[in-house]
Formats: sequence, structure tokens, C-alpha cells
Amino acid sequence: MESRIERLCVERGLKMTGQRRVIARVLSDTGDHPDVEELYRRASALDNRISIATVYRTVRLLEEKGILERRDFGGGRARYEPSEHGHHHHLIDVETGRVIEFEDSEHERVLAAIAARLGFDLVSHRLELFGRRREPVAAAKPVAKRPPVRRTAVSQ
Amino acid sequence: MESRIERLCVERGLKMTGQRRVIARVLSDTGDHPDVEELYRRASALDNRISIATVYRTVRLLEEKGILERRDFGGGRARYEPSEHGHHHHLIDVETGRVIEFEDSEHERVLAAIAARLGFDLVSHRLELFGRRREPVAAAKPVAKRPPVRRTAVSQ
DNA sequence: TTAGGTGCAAAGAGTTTGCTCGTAT
DNA sequence: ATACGAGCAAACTCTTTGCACCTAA
Repeated sequence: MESRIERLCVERGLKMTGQRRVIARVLSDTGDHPDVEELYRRASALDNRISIATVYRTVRLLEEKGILERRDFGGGRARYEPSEHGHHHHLIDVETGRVIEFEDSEHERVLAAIAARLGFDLVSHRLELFGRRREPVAAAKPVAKRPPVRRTAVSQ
Repeated sequence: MESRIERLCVERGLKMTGQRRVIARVLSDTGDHPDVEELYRRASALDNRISIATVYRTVRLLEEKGILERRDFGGGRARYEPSEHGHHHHLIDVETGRVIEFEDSEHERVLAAIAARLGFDLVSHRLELFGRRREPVAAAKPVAKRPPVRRTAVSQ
């Protein structure tokens, strides 16, 4: 069945090869921020007639078409996530590398205002937090547990 | 005369070779965010007995010592600026690549609060805006010019 | 004196690309 | 039929490193 990303590709007039269909499916099923190597691994699991060069070419194409967004979380490799995931930002756990998404709609406004103050139109922005999981404080009431944290998503 | 960065190096017990002294001087005079290639160029202008490998090794060392900070503005190369430059963020002009620094002290608080809400202590963060210089609106009063923008710094 | 720094060239990691063949439209 | 995509390996860019030599402390 046609995946969400595949539909977007067709809408933008891309020629749909077998390889692209597989990569589109992998991306549609993606809830995290895989790098090219990981996408290649997942795609190969579905169909091993895919080369990593094709994955590179495809993510680049999809990024240009606005279907994918490239991220850089440090570590020297680009990572990708489907666009229209809703505006959100990332908090990277410095110990584990885990990425937590969070929203903060107020920021959008503030950032645009800052850009405007400097005489610019805001094209895009990058907001990333690097944090360390807070240890439950071994304090007066050691049995007290913090309530579970609400978060939008957790992923590699 | 001993440059600011050289003093920091000595304070941290680094062996001061001729090359390091030159690189320290270049960094002390730096008001922008040069990449390694550019640092190498500037250092070579002062003393041509410096190899780019040494520049790479030195910026890495100084980063580990907390004297330098590595930035990534996209474009695939690391860029550096001396630490203790005061907390600030960057707006990158997407047309020219020019970097404009700005401060927004309120952000620090907000970001720490967001991290805390997710159960993390904020270790560091990255906030970058990508913008396009706003054209003077060719509107009713075409002679009106925007007042000059106040900015902290402009650099490559 | 000697731990540690430097230059050079080679090696790595991630990504792109030239070329030939294959395939969606 | 043909314009465009895929596979493969080579090339590229940025950065790190092994090794022999050099130098600050």
C-alpha cells in the first residue's frame, strides 16, 4: 500500500522506483531521527537491492522537495526526520544520545521578533538543548518519586 | 606581548610553543567565527612555520580546556570563537553566510525551565536563527529608510 | 633531560559523483 | 523511446593520526 511519504513524492512528480518506494516506506514508519546508515539498514531489511549511494541521493532529493528535514545533533552525521511533524525542538541526552522532542509554540513568536529586530525575516531556526537526566534527589524523603515526565517522543 | 588567550593557556599549564603563541594571538584578535582553514591562513601570515595539523590539534586542545568554543553553522566545517564572549546566540544570513551575534538573556532561563520540565539539567544549548535580510518595503513611502540596526557584532 | 609538540603524509569518516547500465513513464 | 534513477567504485572534504624529529621547561 502507498505510504505517506510515497504519496508526497508522487504529488511532487518524482519518478517512483522500487528503491524510492522502499525508502519512502521506511521514512513513513520512522518515529525517530535516523542517520543515512540507519536508513540504509532499515531499507536493506525490506529489499536488499538498495545501495547506500541511493539512500544518500534520495534523502537529499526529499530534503530539497521539503519532504524531509535534515538535522545535526553533533556526532558528525546528518540525521533525518519527515517534515510536517509539527514544529518542535530537540533535547539531546548527553549521556545516551537519546533525543527527546518537545514543543514550545511561544518560542516561534519570540524568535521571529528577535530576527525582525535585527532587520531579518526568519527563514528557519535551530534550537537544541543538551541535558543530563536529573538524578532523583537523594534527599529528606528518598521514597518520593518524581511524577513521570510528559514528553512528545523519545527516540534514538 | 602576551595575548589574552596565551595567558589563559599558561594558566592552565599548557606548554607554550612558538606555534601555540601565534595561534593564541590570532584567536585573541578574533572578533568573528573563523574555521580552521581561516585560522591557519591568519596564523601563517604571522609565521609560516605552522602546519594545519597543528591548528587542528590546537583548537581541539583549547576547546577541551574551555578556552575555545566550537560552533556549527552548517556548511560542514567547525568554526571557533573564544569562550567567555558573554552568552549570545547567532543569526546566520542565509544569503551571505554572515553571522550576527545577539543576546537574549531571558532565553537562558526559559530553556533551563524547559529542560527541567522534561527531567533534565541543562548542560548546554544551541540556538541559531537563519534569516534573510529584509528588503526595505517598496511601499507607499519609498524614500523612508529603516533606521540602522543595532547589533552586537557582525562577522564572517 | 625528557615529556610532550610539530610537520608531513597517510588514513578515516561521511558524503558526493562519473560512468554504465537499467527502468518508469 | 528516452529522460531519469541505480549500483559501484573512485573522488572529495574535513579531520585525525603514526612516526620521526624537535623543543619548552
